[in-house]
Amino acid sequence: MIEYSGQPHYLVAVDCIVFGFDGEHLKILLVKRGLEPEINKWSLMGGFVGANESPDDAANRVLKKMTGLEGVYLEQMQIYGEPGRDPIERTLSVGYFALIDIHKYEAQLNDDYEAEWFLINDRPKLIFDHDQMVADARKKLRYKAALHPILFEMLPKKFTIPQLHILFEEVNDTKIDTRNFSRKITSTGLLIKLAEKDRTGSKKGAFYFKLDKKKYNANSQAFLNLMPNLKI
Amino acid sequence: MIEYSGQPHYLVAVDCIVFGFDGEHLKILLVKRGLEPEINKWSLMGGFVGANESPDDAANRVLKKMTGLEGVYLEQMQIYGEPGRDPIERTLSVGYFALIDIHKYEAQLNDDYEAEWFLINDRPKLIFDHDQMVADARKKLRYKAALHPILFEMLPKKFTIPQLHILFEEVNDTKIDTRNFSRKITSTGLLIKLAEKDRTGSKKGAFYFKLDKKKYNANSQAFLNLMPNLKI
DNA sequence: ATATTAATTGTCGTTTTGACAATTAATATT
DNA sequence: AATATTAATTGTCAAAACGACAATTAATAT
Repeated sequence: MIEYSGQPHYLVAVDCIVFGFDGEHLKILLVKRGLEPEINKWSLMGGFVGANESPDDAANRVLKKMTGLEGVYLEQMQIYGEPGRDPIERTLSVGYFALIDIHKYEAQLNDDYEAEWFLINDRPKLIFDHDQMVADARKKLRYKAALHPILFEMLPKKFTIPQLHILFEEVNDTKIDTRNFSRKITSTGLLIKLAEKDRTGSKKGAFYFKLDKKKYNANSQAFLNLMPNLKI
Repeated sequence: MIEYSGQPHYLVAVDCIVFGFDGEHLKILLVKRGLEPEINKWSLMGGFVGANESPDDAANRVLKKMTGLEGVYLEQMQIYGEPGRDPIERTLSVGYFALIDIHKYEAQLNDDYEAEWFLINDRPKLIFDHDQMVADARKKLRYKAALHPILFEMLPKKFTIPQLHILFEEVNDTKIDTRNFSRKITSTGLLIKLAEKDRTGSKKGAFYFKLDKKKYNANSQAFLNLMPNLKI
């Protein structure tokens, strides 16, 4: 029997930075850790990669288990593998970021876990290197969202341009001219205007739009320029 | 003693897709595998992640060991972790792509390993999922090179615009108008024109340029638009 | 009826893009 | 020595994209 004798073996985990948007602010979903060490401290949603699953499978499983949601937007970020990052035992973790519609989450919430949404800018200190992961995820979200239409993933099926506008401002932590934004986002050809209006936010009301799934899937690779005066 | 009892442990490896440019074509550096299984088959440069190193450390170590080169451009791509990808034992591999100056390599070559450059489009079949890794690396190289000035990493310190032009065409597998390319690349402000000319390629000769390291490092995050009519 | 407010559409000069032409600096040929 | 040749470089220009800012519109509140 051939084997890679003498090579060390490690635990492999996944950790998910789950982003959501409540209409005003960017938030992340954290959980109270259920095992030692650092039990009851806040951490990212994570778990070990099982024997018969890939890291991607594991991330989806963890998300399903802890939020009840399936088929969420999930993107591999990078691996975190410094030898001492977990004090108990060498563990490498694959970082993912997820974008979910916060309202879907409320509906599907799995109460077995103590999970809570925090404002991205007002969150508790996290265990291990999870704060670094969050920082990296934010950066990558910004980068990706400037080029690809992924922020829709955090909005409900029907959404308005002003909602999208606030979300873009939150993610990029900057002001964007509403007039130019509106034109730019519609000129992508990815939005379908609905007859209905959202009247909760203003007197005039804002038209609802939905995503043109066909074009969205076809163009998910294309480069757009969604951020004005972009300097990252 | 706390421990994560009962969780499976795996081998963790790194694999590097090493890109080079010979002045005409994009190439990758492959090695004859030195251990079973699939011994003597062509594969990517790789190795297991040691007990006291991070995956990034391991990738740098492997590159140093097999090419003699240090400080090469190295970028983490993604993790490959399908349960059955290594037939002997569950092994997860972190894929990296590296950009090196092929001439530096010739000078520093480590002859202990059977390594050989292959045309990217005319290479032997590789072991395991390494062909998939190469395909992914190519895609990511294209993506990144369209937005960031990284292809310089494959050229010598002094290079000409025509050299760079051919390299861009190779990477993107397309024709680019020389006139527009020349202006676009110089307008980035990243190049410093030297007095010397390269006379080997033409009668008129082409001016050598070098990278403005200061601006290069400062702008490595900025978005450029280096590819015309970009549809990825 | 009128004021108010946010959403939406307009305007316009500037910059970027990319298709294509002309010029230039060398060597090779007559 | 004049001329042809070739690849590098600079020029031209119309179309598109960008972004600063103004005006209009569709509703509700007074």
